[in-house]
Amino acid sequence: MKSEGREKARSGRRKLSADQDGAARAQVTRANIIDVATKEFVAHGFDGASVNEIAKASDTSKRMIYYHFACKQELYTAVLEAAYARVGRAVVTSELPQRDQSAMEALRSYACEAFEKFNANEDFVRLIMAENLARGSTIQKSDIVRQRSRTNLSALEAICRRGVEEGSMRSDFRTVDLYFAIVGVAFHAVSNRTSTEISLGMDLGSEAELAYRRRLVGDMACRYVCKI
Amino acid sequence: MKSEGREKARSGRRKLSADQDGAARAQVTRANIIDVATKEFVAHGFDGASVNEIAKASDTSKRMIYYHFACKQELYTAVLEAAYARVGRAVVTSELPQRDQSAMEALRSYACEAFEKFNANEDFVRLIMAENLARGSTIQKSDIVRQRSRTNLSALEAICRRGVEEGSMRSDFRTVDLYFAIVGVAFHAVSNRTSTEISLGMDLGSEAELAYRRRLVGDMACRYVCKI
DNA sequence: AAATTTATGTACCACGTGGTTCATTTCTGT
DNA sequence: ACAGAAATGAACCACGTGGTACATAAATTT
Repeated sequence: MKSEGREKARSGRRKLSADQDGAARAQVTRANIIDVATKEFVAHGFDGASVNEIAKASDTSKRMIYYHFACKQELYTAVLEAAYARVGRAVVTSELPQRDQSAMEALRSYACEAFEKFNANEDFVRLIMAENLARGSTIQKSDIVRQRSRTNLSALEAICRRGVEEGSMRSDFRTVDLYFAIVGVAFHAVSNRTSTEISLGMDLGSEAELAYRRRLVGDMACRYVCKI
Repeated sequence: MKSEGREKARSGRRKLSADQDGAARAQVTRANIIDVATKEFVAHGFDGASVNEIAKASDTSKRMIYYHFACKQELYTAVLEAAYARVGRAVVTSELPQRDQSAMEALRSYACEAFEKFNANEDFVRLIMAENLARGSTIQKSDIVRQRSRTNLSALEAICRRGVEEGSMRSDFRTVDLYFAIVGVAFHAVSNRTSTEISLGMDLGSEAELAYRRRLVGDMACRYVCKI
């Protein structure tokens, strides 16, 4: 009754696959831990998340978690930075303004891709929510985070400058407000999906509804900057 | 060293004030517990929140918490419903469309008040965030919650119908999308204030910035529905 | 005045928590 | 072949957790 199934004698380093060297294997383990931890932190918050549970859900042990990360907080920071890295990678293509489209078209692309980015990275969105609940106690210390938004804002600024030059956009608004509007609607659509579904009694996960909200973000942005 | 300050002999019912009867005093205690618990749940999430801490921070004891609420979950539900009740009360005036203003003006009011409502009830916003992180596990069961959003949406629908009749608004959009845009921007401005401040390095708490964002929500809404 | 209900304090419980100790196994450089 | 390093398991620890048992003081009802 005690040792059922997996025999406990499997001690020492596990042989995942012989062809990768130590460092690579360590990276895999780390990544796996971070992956599982992301889910746990997102579901229960920093305080609520249990290292024991993370250990159980991953295919390592608590011992290995503390082998790779000094403490719970460090693991959480790693989770957050990994999430930022993922999203950073996902958006890189959209940042260069394409010269073959009008500023207004570029703005629409920008807005839609912002929505797409959040929608495709729900974990990231949920981590940001958790950070806001915790008053950004972790995000504050990690400067990997800091630069990202500034870059996105600059890209938007470039688009708007071009739009004004082209004569298609008005100039009496702050770019940062447009940024707030785009990010606000796009983020909220993902972050508050559950509560919205419950209180409005509608399903927002369908492809049709997704398309509606993607269009909404683009339309809203374009209408906000267009003349008259 | 053991019994410093407040003597332990103060047992039995506490004499808060002699002139209120039992029921009223009980309500005060309940309200106090809910108040303190709101802060704790909002700061640490459901799992992370500690009943011990709530007891310490309130001027009752853990014993009294479990006297008034069967379990942690029930306390949390009470916290959530209290928050909804507060916000519900706060918005009641704005819901009746005022006939002396144009539909467009009414829409602007609606949007601004949505922002105001969220801004003035940050705890409520933060609870909603927590609920979304928890996939609405509590909100789902409490139907006090359910009706509120529908009412708000109906009010918006009335405004839009009037705007179309007046000829000031286009009709080729879904009211619910406009609703998403307004609530999205307004909610996000409050819920993600911390992360936005950190990543953009600006202070969003000032009266000036507040005014900017209030205007933004109104402008955005009006521009979204205006013709051409 | 007695009985009952309401309200409260103290001490406690089993369990889960983040984190550690110690021993051991496998891999790697020489 | 062998020493040192990297990796892993098992058991453990002090403490905090949600929740309870028991006793009892005050207010209320009879």
